[in-house]
Amino acid sequence: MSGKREAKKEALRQAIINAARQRIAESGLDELRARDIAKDAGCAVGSLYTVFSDVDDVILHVNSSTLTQLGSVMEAASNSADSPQEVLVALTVEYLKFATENRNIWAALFNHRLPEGAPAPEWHVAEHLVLMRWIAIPLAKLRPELDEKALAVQSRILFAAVHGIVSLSLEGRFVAVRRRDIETQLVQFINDIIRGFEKE
Amino acid sequence: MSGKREAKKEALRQAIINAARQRIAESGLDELRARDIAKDAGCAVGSLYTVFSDVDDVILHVNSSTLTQLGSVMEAASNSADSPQEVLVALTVEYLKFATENRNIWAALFNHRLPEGAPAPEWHVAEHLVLMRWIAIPLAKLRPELDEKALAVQSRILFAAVHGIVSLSLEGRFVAVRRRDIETQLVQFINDIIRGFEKE
DNA sequence: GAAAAAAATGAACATTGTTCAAAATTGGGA
DNA sequence: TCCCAATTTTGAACAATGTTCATTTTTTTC
Repeated sequence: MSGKREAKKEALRQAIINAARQRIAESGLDELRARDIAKDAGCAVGSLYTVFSDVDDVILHVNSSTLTQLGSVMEAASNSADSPQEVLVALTVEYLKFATENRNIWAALFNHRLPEGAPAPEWHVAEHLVLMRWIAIPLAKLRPELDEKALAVQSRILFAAVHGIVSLSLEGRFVAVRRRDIETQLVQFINDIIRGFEKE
Repeated sequence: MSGKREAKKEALRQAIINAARQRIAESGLDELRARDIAKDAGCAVGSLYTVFSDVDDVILHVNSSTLTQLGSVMEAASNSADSPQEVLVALTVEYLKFATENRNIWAALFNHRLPEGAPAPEWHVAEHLVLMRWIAIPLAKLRPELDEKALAVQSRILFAAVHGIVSLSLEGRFVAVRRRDIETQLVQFINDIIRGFEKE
């Protein structure tokens, strides 16, 4: 029977992903070490390389699970209101909340860079695009004149703007705005945008 | 005479900063190596550590010079139009242009992270804040009701939003929008925001 | 021009990702 | 149950890289 072997291999994969996620959550991507992951997962360093091609590959899988989580959050936000305006506000607020409450895990999504010349695998890019759909749905109601293509572009632009605010705020680089002010500002910002749409 | 020593030390500092900037411009922050910088600057690796505390310190100084460049660009944009609306659009367009034409150097500004628990030195944070002033000036005309504090916050939020769009677009992560569409989208976006303001 | 001070050097060290020969484990046939 | 071949796991060894520091070279001063 060889299904047992497969199962064990899969268990190791999960143990490694979980160990890596735990480490990232506690100390951030920069402090992640192959040896630490292996120790936490209860295996030798070398074993990591029998189930993943390298540490980047592990991180990719951690990010994949984060995107799944984030997808659930966005789905819930989408169902929390009826009007497209309210949905967009809810999506924004929940995105900020997720980023705040899962800072390191969320940051890993954007701070992780593959080595020069290695594009992200297609399956991972696709996971990103799924998220954009949650924005496109309410946006389509607000701007019925947009075709599929334009809608996709607008969704990305809107996400990028909100993400920029959340990102620079939480990382406290350029932008230092008090945490409790960010939500207020974001909501005001989204409403400004929506009103901008309506006036067109 | 010891001014000669100082001058030589200063020359080495500049040679190292220039070498690092060159390397970053060509291959990005991730490919930067202490040994390469030293070779390009015509000194031994060890010499680098006689004028900078570590490679992070060198990067900080490269970023500092980038901020100066960017400051000039923003000043020019500010003088290119009279109405605050037009100035904000010009600032946005020039920011996109700078990021596009100096991709790696610009990315280093945001991708560089100091090691855990080492806050950016105060002088460097201050350099960032100067840039926000260029946004605050036209914004003050558009929204005269805002006090100094609120104006500073709004400037940061506006910058963060524009930066988010430029950033995710150029880095081609989440957001894949064709390059030549980004400018159009950004201008439309800024105009939406401004109209949002006016409607308040 | 010589001694002292300063600066520059690059070999050596520590840390880390990754590999691979050897050891341990497993599966299945007798 | 026991054995052997196949598989898996292991961790020492390797390579790359940031950083240090004893030694060498250069500069300053008298």
